[in-house]
Amino acid sequence: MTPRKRYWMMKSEPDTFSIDDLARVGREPWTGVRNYQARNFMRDGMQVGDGVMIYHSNCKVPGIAGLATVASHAYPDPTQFDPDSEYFDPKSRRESPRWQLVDVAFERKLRRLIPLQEIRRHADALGDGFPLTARGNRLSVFPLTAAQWQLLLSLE
DNA sequence: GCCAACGTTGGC
DNA sequence: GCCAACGTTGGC
Repeated sequence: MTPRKRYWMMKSEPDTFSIDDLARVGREPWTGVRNYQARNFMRDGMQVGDGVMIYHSNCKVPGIAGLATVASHAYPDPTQFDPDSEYFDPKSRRESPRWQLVDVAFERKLRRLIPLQEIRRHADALGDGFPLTARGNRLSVFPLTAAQWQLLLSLE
């Protein structure tokens, strides 16, 4: 039995990798996640075909920029072993890799970016502790309920 | 560029 | 296992 489709938010700094970059390459290994909670979501929660919203962070107008799908199961992030990579992790061992990633496939850009400022207006409906509207918003990969997904998409 | 909030590290 | 110090994230 195929598991029911799940929904996720994945952040990226557009200066590093934007929705336009994803559109250009079509599919991308989501390298560089170095947070255990975010890793666990990718490793333990994601299934091929799940829906993903791509959020642009740390930029002029932060917000949701596009849609993607999970395109692989989790596997070790190769950049953790690459001394030339900014994501190199000297403490990770090849026998027991510390960091995992999934491939993400481009679906579409939103017709317009949905600014965080606008998302905040729906903080109540999105629920207490929704990572984008909670204080100290740092988590870069997190699940969305179907209701949250639909609400956010309805803002497009 | 500032700085609050957070996760991680490491000494004890 | 505590917790202070530190580095990073990310909105503004």
